[in-house]
Amino acid sequence: MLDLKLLRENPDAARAGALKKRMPDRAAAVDAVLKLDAELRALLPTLDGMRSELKSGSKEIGKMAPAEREAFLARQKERKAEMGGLEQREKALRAELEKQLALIPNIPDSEVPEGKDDSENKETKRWGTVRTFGFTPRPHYEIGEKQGWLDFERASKMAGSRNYFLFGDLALLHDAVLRYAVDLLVGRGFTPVDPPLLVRDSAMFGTGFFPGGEEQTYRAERDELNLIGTAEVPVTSLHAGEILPEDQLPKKYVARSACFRREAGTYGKDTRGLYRVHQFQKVEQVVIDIADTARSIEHHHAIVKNAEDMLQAFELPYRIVAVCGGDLGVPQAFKYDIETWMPSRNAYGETHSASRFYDYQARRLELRYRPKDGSKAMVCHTLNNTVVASPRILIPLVENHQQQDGTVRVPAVLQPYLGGRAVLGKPIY
RNA sequence: GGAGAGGUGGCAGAGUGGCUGAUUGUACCGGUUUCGAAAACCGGAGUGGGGCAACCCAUCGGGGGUUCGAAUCCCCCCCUCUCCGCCA
Repeated sequence: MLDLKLLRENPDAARAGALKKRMPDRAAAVDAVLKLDAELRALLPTLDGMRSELKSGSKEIGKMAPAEREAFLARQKERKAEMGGLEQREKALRAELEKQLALIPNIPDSEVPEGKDDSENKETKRWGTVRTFGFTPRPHYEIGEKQGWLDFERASKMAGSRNYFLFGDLALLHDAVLRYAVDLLVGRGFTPVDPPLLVRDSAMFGTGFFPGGEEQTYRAERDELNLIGTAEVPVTSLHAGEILPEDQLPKKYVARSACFRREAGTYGKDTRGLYRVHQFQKVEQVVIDIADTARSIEHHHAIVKNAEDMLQAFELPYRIVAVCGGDLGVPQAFKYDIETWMPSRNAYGETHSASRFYDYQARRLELRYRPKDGSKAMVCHTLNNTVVASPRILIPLVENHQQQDGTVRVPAVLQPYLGGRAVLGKPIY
């Protein structure tokens, strides 16, 4: 949510920001807010004055003589009747204002590239050399099914499409990758978290997924809870409604969780293999800190580096893109995606997403801190990034490290998590 | 699922119809004292909104109601805790 004061001062920035994000209907919410705000502010002095009169009148009533008292009571009733309609109007204005304000997207940073969709994201970095195979490399689903590591057919029979079973060495690798990711971040001072997977609407709203993301979310209707699509939701909401002492900041969390996504509207897209699935495991980093743009940017680079270090340790070629306006979500001010080389796609595929929000999420969550000097509570800044999402990361791991005989080489850092093994699977080709 | 207790300012904890927007403690900020600190003492200070300001309005889990007047009374909802039941 944007700061209403800043919005009043500079509505053009909010409008232009929404348009840069290719959200014209949400840009319209800016004008709706300004109109509602103006009406509310015109109404308030009158209404407050009436309330003041009524209130002070009530205080004097005890001292009055019975005779004048009766007349005064009648006058008070009149005042209250006059006020009734205005109070209804005030309530309606406030409700609508809040609703419209919540629709206005965060303003993208000026460095966010212009563009309509992911095809216009701007590459900012490339690491590693794409491997030249001395044989015809196979896609992960082919190796996986032949090794007995994957079963999509039976999974979809009981759970529908975009579901999977992992077995054997691939199941072990899946877990190894997740544990490595947690350990890496814990080693860098992050607090490990195991969060709730079912959350209330308030957490979905506070992190900016609602309104708008309902179609992508599995909902437990009977209990009015939502399955999270990312641990960002419960972890960023962890301190919602709190005022944290500044000396407790920054808060850095690394959460491992299952994630659930309906993937509505993606029918026919990425249907083969482990790329786009309804349920996966993710290790996510979340940072909460003071309201300081420079520090947010520093954190942003640091959490990107954490992910890069992991990919480098996995010996996987990747590139980083600055996500363009049209591909940016409602709450983000700036986002880097990290894309890892996937031979079966003959392309880089998104494996990480690192966002900074400044105070947009925190304001919706009422997540604040008390500055060291004891002054007024300030709204925090929040950020997050993937450390690793699996099984998607298994695609580049299996495909880039496959050997001619169908076995898979294990990067050195993962071997301790696999009982010291350097190779997974049996020769099958 | 059944029964009970409770939700008040950063935290703890008073307050059952009218100078209570809220006693007090603690944490916090400023000062006195000190070589410095602690302690002690004095002062400040909840949150949001409006106004140049004096000041005004809202806010005691949320919503509705009674009343001239509600943190206090009534109704609905939400949440937390305790006991019982069921259970990974």
